Amino acid sequence: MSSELTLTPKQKSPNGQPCCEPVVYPDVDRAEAERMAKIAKALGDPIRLTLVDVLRKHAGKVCVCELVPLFDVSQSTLSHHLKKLRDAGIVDSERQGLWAYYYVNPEELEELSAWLS
Amino acid sequence: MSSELTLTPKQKSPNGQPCCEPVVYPDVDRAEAERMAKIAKALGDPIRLTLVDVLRKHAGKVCVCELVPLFDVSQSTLSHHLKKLRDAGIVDSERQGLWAYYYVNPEELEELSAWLS
DNA sequence: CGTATCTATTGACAAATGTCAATCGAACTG
DNA sequence: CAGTTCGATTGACATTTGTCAATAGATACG
Repeated sequence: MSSELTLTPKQKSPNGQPCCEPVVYPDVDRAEAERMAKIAKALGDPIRLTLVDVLRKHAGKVCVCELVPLFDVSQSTLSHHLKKLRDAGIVDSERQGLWAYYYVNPEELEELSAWLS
Repeated sequence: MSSELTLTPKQKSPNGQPCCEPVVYPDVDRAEAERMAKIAKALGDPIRLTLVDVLRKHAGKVCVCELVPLFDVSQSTLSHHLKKLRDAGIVDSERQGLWAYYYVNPEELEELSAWLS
């Protein structure tokens, strides 16, 4: 039907060419888009994306003290990035004595991953 | 080997507990992380994510005049979002007379999608 | 030519972001 | 108790972001 071809405007414009009642609509609703954009935004920094990569590949809980030396930023900056990932629901953490351990919450990435494929 | 279990620090710290030579490393290198973060960042806004959704689902080229009425923002704001998607390489556009037509460049989304699954 | 239409660009501005140094709080050591 | 260590928080600052109104550029019409 409309697939595979250029979608041309449908209403007439003064120059005689057709324009402009939309015939195309999003499949995602506003709430879905906001949830997924939030996840994508959290992944939208190289440090945070790499953090998630490390945590995902390891499949266990990783001590913050292992993460800090992997990056050229201060400890407070890394803590800030970890907080952003927590706020987005992508990772969770738990405290054990002095140490904090982080791990991926796979469900949050799932929705974006599904949409993307 | 190390999978499935909490990764505990390896060096001794003064309190007798082990800490802190990293045993865990990213699988993605810096350049990869930066490319993917750039894509993710571009998707990190509900309007842009919805734009990509519309363009992907339609599988053809869509006139900007179809896109503008789908959102509650001004034409210049939408144009700005489209430019961000272009700059990230996620979409491309071509001009035909007065109209501009946008379409998804699937390759850019592919890398992020692959990493995510 | 002059006018209308579509899209991109510019300028402005408040809000959010990424970063660091400094500090704080909790928990452990001796 | 006093001192140390890990990680989070705070405050500061420059940069980026999302938004709009206004304008510019290109193209088409008459």
